[in-house]
Amino acid sequence: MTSTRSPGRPRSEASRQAILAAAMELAVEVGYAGLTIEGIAARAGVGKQTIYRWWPSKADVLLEAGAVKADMYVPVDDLGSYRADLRAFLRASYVVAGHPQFADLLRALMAEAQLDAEFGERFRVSFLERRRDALAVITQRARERGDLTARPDPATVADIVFGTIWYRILATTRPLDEAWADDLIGVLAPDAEPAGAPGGEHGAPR
Amino acid sequence: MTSTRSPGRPRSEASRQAILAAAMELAVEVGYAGLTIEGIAARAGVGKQTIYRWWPSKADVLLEAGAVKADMYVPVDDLGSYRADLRAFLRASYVVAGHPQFADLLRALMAEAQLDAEFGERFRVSFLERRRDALAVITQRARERGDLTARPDPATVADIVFGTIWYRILATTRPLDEAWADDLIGVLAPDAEPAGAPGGEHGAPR
Amino acid sequence: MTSTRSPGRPRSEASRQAILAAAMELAVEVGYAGLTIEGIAARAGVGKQTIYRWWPSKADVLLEAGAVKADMYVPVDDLGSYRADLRAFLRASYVVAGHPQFADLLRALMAEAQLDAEFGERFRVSFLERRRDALAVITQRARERGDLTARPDPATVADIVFGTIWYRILATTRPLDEAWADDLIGVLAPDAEPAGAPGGEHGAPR
Amino acid sequence: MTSTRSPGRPRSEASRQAILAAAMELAVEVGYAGLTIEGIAARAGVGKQTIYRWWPSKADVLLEAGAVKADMYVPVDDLGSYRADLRAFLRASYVVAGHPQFADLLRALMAEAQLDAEFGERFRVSFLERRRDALAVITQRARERGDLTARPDPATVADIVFGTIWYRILATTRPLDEAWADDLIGVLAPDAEPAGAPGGEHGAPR
DNA sequence: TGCTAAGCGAGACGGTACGTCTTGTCTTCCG
DNA sequence: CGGAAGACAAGACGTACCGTCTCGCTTAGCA
Repeated sequence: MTSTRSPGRPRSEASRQAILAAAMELAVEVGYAGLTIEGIAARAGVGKQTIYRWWPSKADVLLEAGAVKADMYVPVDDLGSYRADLRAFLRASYVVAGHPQFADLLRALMAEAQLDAEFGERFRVSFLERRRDALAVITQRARERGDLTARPDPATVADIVFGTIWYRILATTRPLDEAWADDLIGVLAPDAEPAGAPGGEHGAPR
Repeated sequence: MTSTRSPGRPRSEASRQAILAAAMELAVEVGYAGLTIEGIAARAGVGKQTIYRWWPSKADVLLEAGAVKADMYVPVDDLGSYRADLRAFLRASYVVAGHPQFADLLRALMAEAQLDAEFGERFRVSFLERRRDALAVITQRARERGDLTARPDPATVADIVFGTIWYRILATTRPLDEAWADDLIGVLAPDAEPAGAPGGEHGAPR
Repeated sequence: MTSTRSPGRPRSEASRQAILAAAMELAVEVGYAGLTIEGIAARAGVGKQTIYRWWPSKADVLLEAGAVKADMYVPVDDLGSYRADLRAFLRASYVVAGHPQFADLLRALMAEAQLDAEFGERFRVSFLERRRDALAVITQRARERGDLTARPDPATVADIVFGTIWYRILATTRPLDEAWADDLIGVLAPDAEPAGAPGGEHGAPR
Repeated sequence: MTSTRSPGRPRSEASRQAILAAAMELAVEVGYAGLTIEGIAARAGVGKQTIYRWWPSKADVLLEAGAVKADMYVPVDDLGSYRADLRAFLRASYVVAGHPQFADLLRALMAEAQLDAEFGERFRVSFLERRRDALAVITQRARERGDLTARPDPATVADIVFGTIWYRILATTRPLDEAWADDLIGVLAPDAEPAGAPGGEHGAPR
């Protein structure tokens, strides 16, 4: 059987890499607002048409450029308890969001998602929902384990977790840190001790 | 006593109103991304310079145009309990956010705040932090009343409340509704009764 | 031998022609002062940048648009005598300057040359000095033939000829005509004969 | 007899002077093209309306500002011969035109006269024709004295004299000087003596 | 002394055009 | 055919001035 390759000159992997790299570099150097397709093409040593041929917008270029990293930081290993799993997830999240360059990229993509509905849909499907799926593994496991009761439902947990993360990134300048994770865990997975001692357990070993 | 008016022709209130109205109309008609200063000026029957003279960007025009409404929906009346106050606050929030036009405006302003750092600062100070202040009235009252213990601290409560609201607006298409408010209240102000009765006092289990 | 063409899309001759034609039309319709780059672009069905890419100013567009004609009317054929050559040259000049549209173009270009020094230099080199060169052919021939003596020197003759032409165009509304040419020839090349040759008699042939 | 003063506050002479002075200063500093009514008003510490109330254009302001000097340099004293009178007139002209600031002013006004027909008319009447009148005194005297014959007629003489002066100012960078005056006198008032004595009476061969 | 009138500095107004920038398409040649 | 180059039409950007207007304030002559 012969090759199934389509006819014509194949897509240049070198150009693709050059475009993604140039986009990331320029995003850091001039910011998302200052990023232009022409600038990326010039930096990558590539014709503008080569970018337009393969990506619908500069946001999609960045989405692809940053995607590898996004997938890296989603730990869903079973650490034995809902609290432990959640802590690991939150810690991973704030480590990632702690890199200013990555946080800026996320802010720009979320912004673009508001302004360009079609990109918004792609961003949702290829990034936001993947993150929710990862958290769902943890909440599902907790549910099966009995650590998590019917209310709040897992979707609400996800809204709270991701909502809080995104809000800190988009609306404040306060970093995400350990204390924040403790507080959130206290709210989402209060420990069994009597009411009146909330927040207490975070001194406990984990 | 002599007049303290500054010399020169006074600012035209009619032009100001026409600009704000035109901006809101066009934002609805063509969307924030399609909104231009030129378009606003044309619709308002006003010179471009009259807009540039008073507002730094189209986002600032919309921020001022929408500001009246933003201040309207911040109920902080004392309803007797933290849960009741919080419920009123959340309900007011989702009623406001339930107007698609207003939600779209918020999405656009938050997006612009990411892309234009200077506008971001103005948006934070004149909108986001005012909203936090309103909630702080409630949490402070609850703290004094004893309804709210040390953890989570009020700032975390605000992060969770506003984070969840904004996340639903920015990242999902699910509406904010009563059920969402119940869930959030269950998490932030769990009632003393045994688990299994979340959503508590208004007695409308779903 | 390989092509020396530069890469990329070649300049559009159609756009160039459309721009030159639109510029001339509009110059006639609205006058030079009312001529704008935006107007030319709109009339030519062309982007503004296409004009800015190739011409430094609207005056340069007109200079190029009118250049063909400028070169046409420079007769330097040898008619046998200085007087005859000069008469032919002056007649050609006043025929050209007699077209109001062309005279208006010259007035505008000379005006612009005063206001924009860089254009002034281009105008001098590409128009004014070419005209002087044409007259120099005639004076040089007269000098060799012995019709023209040392004084006035050819540069002064040129100053007088062109000065008078330009002054009539710029500073008066009186047309250039045959009588004017006669007078000027009488001054520059007084003939030796008496009768109706005022200024002539005292001029011993030189 | 009653006063003929009109009612209301009289025109401020101080403002008038400040405007004329500011216009001249700025014309020198930024050039005619860079001169604006707003700039003049700001420099003079005057409202824009005060300028628009009294002058139709910035060119008219400059015309008035420079007018005093223009009238100064028109010598028409009788020096005994056409040649002597003419030489004095030409010398006065090139002395004036030799001041770069004044020459630049003339260039700008002549340019503006081409672009703005109404100013052109005012410039002609209040400046150009006054100069012609001054020369006419000299040619008329020469005619009466018998120094000047029927041809060329005085109007042609004026065209040649002023044409040459303006052409040197507008179209060349060569200064007007003694040699130029000699040449022009040689052409307009050739002396009776044999060739070899060009430039005549002042006996300064070069 | 108060009234009427016009000029004053100031500066906002509705506009026009500027020259630049970016977009997304197109047209060429090369590999 | 894909890619690099770069010209193209379109049109928004923010700026600079235009010439007009609207203020409150002089500064006069007239009543």
